[in-house]
Amino acid sequence: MYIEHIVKAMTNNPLLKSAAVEKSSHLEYFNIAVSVDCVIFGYEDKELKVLLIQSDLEEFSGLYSLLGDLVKPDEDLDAASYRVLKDRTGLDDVFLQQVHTFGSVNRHPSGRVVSTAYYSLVDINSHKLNIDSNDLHWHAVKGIKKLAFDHKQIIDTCIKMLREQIMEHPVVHNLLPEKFSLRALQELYEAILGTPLDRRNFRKKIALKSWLSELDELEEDVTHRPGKLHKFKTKAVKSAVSKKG
Amino acid sequence: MYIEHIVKAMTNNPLLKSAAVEKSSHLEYFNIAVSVDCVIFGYEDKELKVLLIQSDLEEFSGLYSLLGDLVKPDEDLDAASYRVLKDRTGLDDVFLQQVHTFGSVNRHPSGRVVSTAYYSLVDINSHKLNIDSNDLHWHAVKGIKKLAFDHKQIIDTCIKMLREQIMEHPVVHNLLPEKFSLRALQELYEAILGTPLDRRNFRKKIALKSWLSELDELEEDVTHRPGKLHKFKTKAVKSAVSKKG
DNA sequence: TCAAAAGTGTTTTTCTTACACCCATGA
DNA sequence: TCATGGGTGTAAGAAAAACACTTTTGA
Repeated sequence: MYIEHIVKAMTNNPLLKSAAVEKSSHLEYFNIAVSVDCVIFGYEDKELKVLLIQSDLEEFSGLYSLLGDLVKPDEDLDAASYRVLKDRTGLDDVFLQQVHTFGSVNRHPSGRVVSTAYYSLVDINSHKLNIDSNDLHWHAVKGIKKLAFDHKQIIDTCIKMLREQIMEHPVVHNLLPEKFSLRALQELYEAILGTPLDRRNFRKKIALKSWLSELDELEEDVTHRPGKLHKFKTKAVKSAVSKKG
Repeated sequence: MYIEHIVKAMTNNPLLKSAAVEKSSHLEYFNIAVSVDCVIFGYEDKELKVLLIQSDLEEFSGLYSLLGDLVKPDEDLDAASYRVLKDRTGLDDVFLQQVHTFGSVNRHPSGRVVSTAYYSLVDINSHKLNIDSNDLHWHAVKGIKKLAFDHKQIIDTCIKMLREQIMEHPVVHNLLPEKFSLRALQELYEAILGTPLDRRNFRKKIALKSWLSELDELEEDVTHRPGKLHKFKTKAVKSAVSKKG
């Protein structure tokens, strides 16, 4: 169920309208809906992408929006973001990072919705990935200009936080296959940061983090000298998921 | 009006109860209240302090809590935090930083409340400061052990963010009188960071920021060699307030 | 003249950046 | 043998940390 549907239904609901007219001083405090929006990043063709859905609000016809939903009364805020991710992608072993809460009165045309933004990083080519709708598409972040609601601003805020976090914590581990070359990792970092990196300095910096273990395997199907494959240490990844340690 | 009062009133409201029992699938999404909690920091006696209020919820009798309130339906989230600050302290020229949104189902004993935490820094000795209630008191952060709700965790989260921000932006300007010595500034930083700093390195670092202008005045009423007084440049402070630039 | 803090520079270490050559592989 | 990226080390510069002595003031 899309957030737009629900909110539209709510604001069209005569029961609710009359309650609003009543302006019961207690009830009116419940006239704010709480939602989560998930900025689900992926990585493909050396580009950072984000999973968007065609908006079905009239006001935003032709525009895309983030994946979100209203938070259920008996559901933790964080749990709501996991649910959205799970329902939309089938993935459930992914970390979500709360970024910011957007609460302007007029950010949603159909009613008052305060929304907490989370970002997540998933493997576009994971066999577990199971996108639930034809309306869902991966969009290159660089090409995104206008989105429904304030979702462009939400993405920008999330990218900013993502950029701050990738050098501190191995959060990107889901964006690559299990085994990858250092070049692939560097290209990923360059895509996220939007800037080229020096190869030797990058390798030094990554080596210092001790996030990776080097395998006794080489790249295959490359037309040049194959690089050694690496993988993220389970330990490093677990601490990234739980507390970015 | 305290948030506790409102929520208590709401959960005791028979109108609301029946609505909840009805479980109208639309209405139930409004059963989440949205609030803000303000972590208002001050500085006195070389200690970082925070403004707390005695909780009047039975469940938390004897405990203190943060200043917060429900967000009004026609009020921006940020505006709600400014309103709480203004109503409680009389101050309105202060910057507030959103930190995190806390949304566990059971964080509030009387009902579902999702709360966005903000921190702010105010001058305890400002003549504008006008604390509106005898239940409000400044508490040394170091001595705080247990608070109502999850407010201890909220404070800890805000302190962490504050510590990250003070070296990047001149956010602390409200914690000192207009004119102050570099020693006073350093003691403030030490109180916030909880660690001693090297005097020469601290001065070098602050000088590089170009936040301060040196005045042709000296400290008075000190029993030792008086230091030069400084003040924050209006420019630096304004950019800190608006976008921490 | 003493106590207390002001004021000030240099050295060391650490981190960051810039930079170039030979190597292994497949086409 | 060529094109492509793999793999590696060092020197210079910038930032951070450690560290001590002289000066000014009031008591």
